[in-house]
Amino acid sequence: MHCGCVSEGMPSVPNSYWISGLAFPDWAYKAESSPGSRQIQLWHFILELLQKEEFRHVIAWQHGEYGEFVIKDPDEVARLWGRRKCKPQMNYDKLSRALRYYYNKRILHKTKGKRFTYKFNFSKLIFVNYPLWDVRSPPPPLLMGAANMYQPAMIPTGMQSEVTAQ
DNA sequence: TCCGGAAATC
DNA sequence: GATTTCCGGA
Repeated sequence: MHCGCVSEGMPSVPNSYWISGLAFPDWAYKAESSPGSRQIQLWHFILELLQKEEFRHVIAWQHGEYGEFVIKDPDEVARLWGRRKCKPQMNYDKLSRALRYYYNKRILHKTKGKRFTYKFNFSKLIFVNYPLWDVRSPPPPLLMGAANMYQPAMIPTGMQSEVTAQ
């Protein structure tokens, strides 16, 4: 007996997701079939839950700061994460430790004062997966919270297959 | 609840 | 390298 957590793949991935009016390019969390073939990373997973309404009672975006989210049900998030990684003993204490390691990596930041509230540092996240972006060029619209200004032209829609234009 | 060191694990 | 596990401390 293992833990029936092998499957649960997400093959069909659109070019971008819209969350609360904000666009999420797929390259921001491409976990599957990546050149390095690594395992799913926690922040990828968090983003996954965040993009599905079915988990709104477990984890959801917060109004106000762009990228800020609240874990409404820590135990459930830990269970889901544990299932994905085949770690039945996972709990929020351990998961949050992993989250804390993101502080130095500048992927995540804690919103002090607010319980179970963290904030993504998308400027970092995007550069991590999209190093081609020039730091000196105008700030990506999706980082500013002005989703309506989202420019599809800036995102290579066929980037999943890596070998495309560019 | 949250933090971060240390060691272990994959 | 990215967690997972354990834990003393604030």
